[in-house]
Amino acid sequence: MNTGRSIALIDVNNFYASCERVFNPKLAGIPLAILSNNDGCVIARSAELKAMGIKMGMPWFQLKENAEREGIMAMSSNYALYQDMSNRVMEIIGQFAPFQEVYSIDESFLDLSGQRRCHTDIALDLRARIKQFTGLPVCVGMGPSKTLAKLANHVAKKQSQYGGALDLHELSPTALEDLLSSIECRDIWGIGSRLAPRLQELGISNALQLRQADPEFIRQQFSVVMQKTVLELQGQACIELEEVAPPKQEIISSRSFGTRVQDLQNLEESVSLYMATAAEKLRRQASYAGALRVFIMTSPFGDGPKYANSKVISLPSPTDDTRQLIGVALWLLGKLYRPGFDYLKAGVGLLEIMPAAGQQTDMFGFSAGNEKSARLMNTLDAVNRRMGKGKLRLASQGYKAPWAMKQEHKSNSYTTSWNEVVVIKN
DNA sequence: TCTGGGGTCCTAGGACCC
DNA sequence: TCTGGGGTCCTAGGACCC
Repeated sequence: MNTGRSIALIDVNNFYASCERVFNPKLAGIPLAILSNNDGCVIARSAELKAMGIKMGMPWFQLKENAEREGIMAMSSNYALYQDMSNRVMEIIGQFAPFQEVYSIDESFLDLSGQRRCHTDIALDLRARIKQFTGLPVCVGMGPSKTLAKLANHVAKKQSQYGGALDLHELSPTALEDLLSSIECRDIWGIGSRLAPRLQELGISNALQLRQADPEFIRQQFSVVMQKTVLELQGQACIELEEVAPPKQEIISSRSFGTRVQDLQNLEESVSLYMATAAEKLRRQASYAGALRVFIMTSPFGDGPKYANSKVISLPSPTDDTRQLIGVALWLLGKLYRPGFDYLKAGVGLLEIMPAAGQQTDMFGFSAGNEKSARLMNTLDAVNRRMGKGKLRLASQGYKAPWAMKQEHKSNSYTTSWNEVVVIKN
């Protein structure tokens, strides 16, 4: 047994909701919603809330009215807490096998190929250890490809008889076919709400039917992406594990405003702040950007006048200097701005990202200015790491930020801030 | 009154060149 | 009147993911 490729997908159940519960036992057993920035809509749900039929992305204001009567609680999202809990979980998972891909904040692939112990036993150990050290519940799915591991994980989460861990290798061929025929296409990794109906038109409505489809035909009808999905369902691993996260090709920073913004000055402040955030991320991965994008938009909802626009511009030479990036972004914003609209959101993106080492600058770029800039940016980042995000900033970022987002139900940063750490008293 | 944010990959079609 | 064919590069848009 245990020959050939075996990939596990470990996924924390209801991750954000589970994190909140670890630190606040009063939240146990009740329908709990985690809200997006600005407390806009529901981005994570406890099992109880899912059972009530509340959908992902539902606007909170629609839910709020009856929340109290139905016993629904809501929390603003607390990314510092979730990221820290995620780091702990990922570290434990990495102890179980040498090849791990951290796929998202709450999911990790792990290569179990060649491990002699029964893989289901390994998975059950993993669950127990994560529960013991972090308090978080996880499920594990295993199969010969990433797509099948995802699918097994989905089943392990829905069907309690597997005890939170399912290895597709252990199913008989007929049992596997039964299982696959019970999975709708929409629930397969890589198939979303647009493609599922198109598959349906071709008479393909479940995972078994898609697995039996001709990969070449699927490629013609759709694309190489879905062709890979078919092959992966057949047990052929086409999507490799990526141990080291590749550097980002694009870095985006954007936010909806807490209140609508009309004037250019407030837009300038917000764009400056988002660009400062993006530039810091850029430097953290030791890269330069060759181009940038700025966008602004009004709300797409309601009857008010609508305007949305974005512009990209190439930089004269690649840079990671916040001052330069903000300067260009504000110039671009000036081109985009139209008075007379209630703006909802602005954002920036850094594009054409390349490694900082060995970059050519423009013909004037090799002067002492570059080194000075690097020193200044290092200092800026160091101060902000030590004293807190945004303590040191450019004047264009403003001070009052009347447009800043709302977060009315935020939990403490229990694990990352000494002021908010949990103290147990007798 | 109130509707998230941050990513990736693929394809079609236009511009342009010879 | 007749109005090729092939290649490359870029961009916008569509689709997906969490």
